[in-house]
Amino acid sequence: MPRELPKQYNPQEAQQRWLPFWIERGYYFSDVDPKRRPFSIVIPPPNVTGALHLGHALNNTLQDVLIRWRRMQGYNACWVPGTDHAGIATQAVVEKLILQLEGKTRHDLGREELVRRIWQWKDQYEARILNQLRELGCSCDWRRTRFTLDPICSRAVRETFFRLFRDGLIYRGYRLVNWDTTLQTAVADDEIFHETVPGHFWTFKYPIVGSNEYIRFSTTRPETMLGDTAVAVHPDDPRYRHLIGKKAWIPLVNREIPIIADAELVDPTLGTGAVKVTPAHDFRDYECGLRHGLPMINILNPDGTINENGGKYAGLDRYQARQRVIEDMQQLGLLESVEDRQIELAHSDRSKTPIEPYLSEQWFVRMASLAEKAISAVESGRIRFFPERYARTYLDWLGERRDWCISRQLWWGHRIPIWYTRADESLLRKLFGQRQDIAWQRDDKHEQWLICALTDLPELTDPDSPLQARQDPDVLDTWFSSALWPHEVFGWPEDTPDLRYYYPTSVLVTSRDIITLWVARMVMLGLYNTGQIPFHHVYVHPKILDGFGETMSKSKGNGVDPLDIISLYGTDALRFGLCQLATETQDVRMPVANVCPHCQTLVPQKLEHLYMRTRKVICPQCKKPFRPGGPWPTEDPELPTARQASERFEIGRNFANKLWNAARFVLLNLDDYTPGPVEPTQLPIEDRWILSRLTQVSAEVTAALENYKIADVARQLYDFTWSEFCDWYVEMSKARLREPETRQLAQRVLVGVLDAIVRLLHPLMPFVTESLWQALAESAPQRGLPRPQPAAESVMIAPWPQFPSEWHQPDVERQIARMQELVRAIRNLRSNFQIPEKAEVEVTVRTDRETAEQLELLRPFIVQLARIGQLHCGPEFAKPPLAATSVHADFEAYLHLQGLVDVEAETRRLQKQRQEKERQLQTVRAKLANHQFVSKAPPEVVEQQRQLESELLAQIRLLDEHLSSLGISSR
RNA sequence: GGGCGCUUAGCUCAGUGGGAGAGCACUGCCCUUACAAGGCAGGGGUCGCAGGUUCGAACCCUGCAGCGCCCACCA
Repeated sequence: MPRELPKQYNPQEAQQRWLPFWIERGYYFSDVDPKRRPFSIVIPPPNVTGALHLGHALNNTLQDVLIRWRRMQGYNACWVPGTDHAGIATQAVVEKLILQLEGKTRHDLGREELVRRIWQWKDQYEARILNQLRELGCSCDWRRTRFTLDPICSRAVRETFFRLFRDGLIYRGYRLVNWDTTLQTAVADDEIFHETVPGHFWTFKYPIVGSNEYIRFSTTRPETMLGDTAVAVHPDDPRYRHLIGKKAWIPLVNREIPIIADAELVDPTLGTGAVKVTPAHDFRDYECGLRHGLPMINILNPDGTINENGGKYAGLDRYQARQRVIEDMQQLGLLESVEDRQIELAHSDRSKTPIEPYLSEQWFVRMASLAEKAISAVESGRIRFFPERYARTYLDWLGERRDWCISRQLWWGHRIPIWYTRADESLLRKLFGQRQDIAWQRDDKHEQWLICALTDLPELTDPDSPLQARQDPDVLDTWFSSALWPHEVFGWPEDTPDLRYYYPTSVLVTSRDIITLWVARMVMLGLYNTGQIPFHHVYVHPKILDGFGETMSKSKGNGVDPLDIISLYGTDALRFGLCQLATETQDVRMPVANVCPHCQTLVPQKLEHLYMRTRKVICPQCKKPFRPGGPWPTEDPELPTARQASERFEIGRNFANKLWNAARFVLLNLDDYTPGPVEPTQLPIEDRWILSRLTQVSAEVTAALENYKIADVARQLYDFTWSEFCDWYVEMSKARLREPETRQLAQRVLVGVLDAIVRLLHPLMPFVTESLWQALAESAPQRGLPRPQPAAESVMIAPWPQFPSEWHQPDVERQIARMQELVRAIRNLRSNFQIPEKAEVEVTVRTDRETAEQLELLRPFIVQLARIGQLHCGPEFAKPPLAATSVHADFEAYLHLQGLVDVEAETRRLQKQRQEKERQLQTVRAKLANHQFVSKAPPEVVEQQRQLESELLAQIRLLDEHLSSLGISSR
């Protein structure tokens, strides 16, 4: 005896039950199997900086939808999970926490200890992240979990670096970098943001050597005068032309510098028309310095203090030095003016402190040839972007071919495998001979050799080695290792069966902000290392913003923990809600609320709750305090932290419950179910209708998945399940289930359609669908359309639905649509005349013979759905004397009122109908009166309008008749 | 400054050349044995602004305004 389902779907129970079930059965696993086609995805590895937020939940839900769908289609689906060490980000988070809790800096701890502490952090958050993914239902092959600092990844990084070095694609050079003086590291262009801050704009002058003239210039950073090596003017500027080639004198450091002409740097209409040039501390000045061969004087120490090149200012912090420079210039009478000005200042994303352009020695990857190949991979169509427009972002960025600075002055990451030695080359030859795993380059500037080795050879690391080599202290940019992700996780550089089978991967799922940082680099290094593209498709999904339109991030504190949503609404609700958001537009706003931990009231999140500015919120309902939800680094024993909620996920929760109850209804009616074939051509119209719709919806859903239109998938399945299957088909089946002669067929089709819906929804809502699949297995182990089959042991491995296209029957759909129109019309009349739900009414439908015959087939349903006692239908019927009327294109419906006519109400109703028809008629007539329209629009459009016009005219005439008869009878 | 997008009902968003849509919120009636996380019915929008193309524009083009993101950057 099948058990009866509870009235409400309990998501937590389903989650607890099916997660271990799926994992134990090994459904998540994928192994090389040449007989099956692979479908592979590598996860964009989340940073171990903290827990996942809704943005990650979206990204991973979409991947799981694709994986589960393809798995059901019979592909050997493999999803490789993992996490990213996220160099700067993670080190910064941990350093900040240590500073907060212990008051220590990384220098107090030392390299080894800091790295140890970050590993601890990593272990904690990696576990938390992987758990979040598991709870989300992500069907990753957990055996394959990787971390970007794993030995397997380290080896790939090492190999890649070595090959690039050997091929001359890696070089060491002086470059102006964005220097973070707090973290004391170079940060990438992508890791800085600009913020407007109040500042000043000073105008100074330098004396011209051998003349009593001065040259005036302005700056927002006076301390950089210490590093000036020229003053530039525009070549055509008459004010300064005579000074070009002369020298100016910087009194502060007692240096003479040339006055040069540079049309690129100088805009004569701005400021004084003369520009001081500090090549070592300004990006545009640097370019100018290169053009003119100017000396580049670095005046800063790594910590932002002035170095020995700053003369008497050496040792001062740069802001103190600025003050002293201003004072000194003023005393010399060389300060002309100061004005207040808002300044756009570059800040480090990580430390939030101002960036200093800083000349330092860094490692670079030459982009030219790598970029070339990566561009052609997309231009040739070997890699496709969805939506297509994002290919532009990718191509534009690669087109710049800016060399990639890969060294970072950090301790957390892949150490650069370079050793420096001053030994003779003869020694190198003697030690390493013709070895293939070691390469070296001469660095004349520092009179040393740069050695790159595949492994940490004792000749390099041993303190007693004659080489006396010392390893570069820096680590590699995080993106260097993530760029290898799609091939390194499958075992590259070894030629493994996994690599040959799963690589290139099928699709990369990501958001648009890392198309350049990550996607482009994966393509470049994937092609370089393997000769193959890393993925065929790139699916770019939107970003989730908070209720104020800002991107979610840990530092803002506006990220929402998906587990909060899961605990409130269930995983399927979360996943379904996220899928609905995955449209092709860019951003989705997600207003959130804090759930009061005391009384569960939803308190909308306000701006001041972000950035952890507000520690305490008083609940407006119960007046008790709590801490708003967010990524707080530590517990607060005094204030409970609120969980976060968003109404957006109610849809998914309600939908899961609706589906649950539809299944509950079906199961309640299966006690005497027997499986048997269903022959569509011999089915009654209501079955042909639902199968037609099912066929159409299945095909559209599959097409939407193929094109990564996941929101369409969600919408189609929601509408079909709720508005067609539940609202109409299930209702219609009630009468049929009561009659013994129709019951058996009704059961078979009901179960068959439900079975298909459950399968179609499984990729989006894995838990509720598995629950229902298992419940169906008890009552109807054999089911399906058109011929029943033993059901798979889990919906996860059930075949993806597909039905013969002949099942789609537009004519049948039109007939059902007309029935629905009639039922709605009668319900509307009932509602208007406040006829009690249970009261049966008498209805007359006047229509032509053919329509009447078609409606006749549906009589039981019309009667049932509109609660009709007596239904008269045909061309021979006239309007009954006392009736409410509804006029339609194919029929008129009359509701008998038996003396209960509220004349006023009926008049109002009819007038409203007439008004609406009249309005439509006006637009139609306006079109037809325009002979441009009649002559130029396609004939079928014109004909359609003509027909509409005559229909509307007829309807209005009828309404007028009814109105006038009411007028008479009311007297 | 350049690029890519967005602006549609109170809120969050679909639609994308020929009759304005969904969910939530709102109104009325209903605890009708699948479902009150529900059912039935209903109200609500000159589709950011201004031009243009077209027989016809929410949809295509141009400009403007506001917003978001990416890139570059005002010495």
